[in-house]
Amino acid sequence: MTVFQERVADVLERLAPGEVVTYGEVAAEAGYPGAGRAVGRLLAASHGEYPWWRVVAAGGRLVPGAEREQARRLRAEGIRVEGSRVGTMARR
DNA sequence: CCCCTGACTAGAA
DNA sequence: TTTCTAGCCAGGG
Repeated sequence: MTVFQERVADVLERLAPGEVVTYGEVAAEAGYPGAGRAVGRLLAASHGEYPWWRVVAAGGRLVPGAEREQARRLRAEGIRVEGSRVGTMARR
C-alpha cells in the first residue's frame, strides 16, 4: 500500500452519507492536488471497498459507465440527481 | 529511464 | 452540448 493510496482511502472512508465530493477534491484533501485522475484509477480498481458513488466528476457529473447505479444510490441518501449530474448546478 | 493508460480537469473548438 | 487538446498523477511494462 502506497502513501498515496492510504491517504486517499482515508479521505474516502470519512465520506458521510449524503456527502458528495469530486475526484479533484478527494485528491487535494488527501494532499495530492491535481491527482484526481489517480484517484479515479484507484476507485476503479477497488471493487466496493469505498463509497465510490459519493465521488463524482467536476461539475457534478456522474461516473461514466455506472450512472444509473450511482444515481440510485445517491437518491437513496437524499441527494438530488438530474440526468447524469447531481445537485442544482448549471452546466460547466 | 521511457512509454502508455486511466471512473480527472479546464479551456478551446 | 459534445469533442479535442494539453496538463496532471500514480502504476505497470
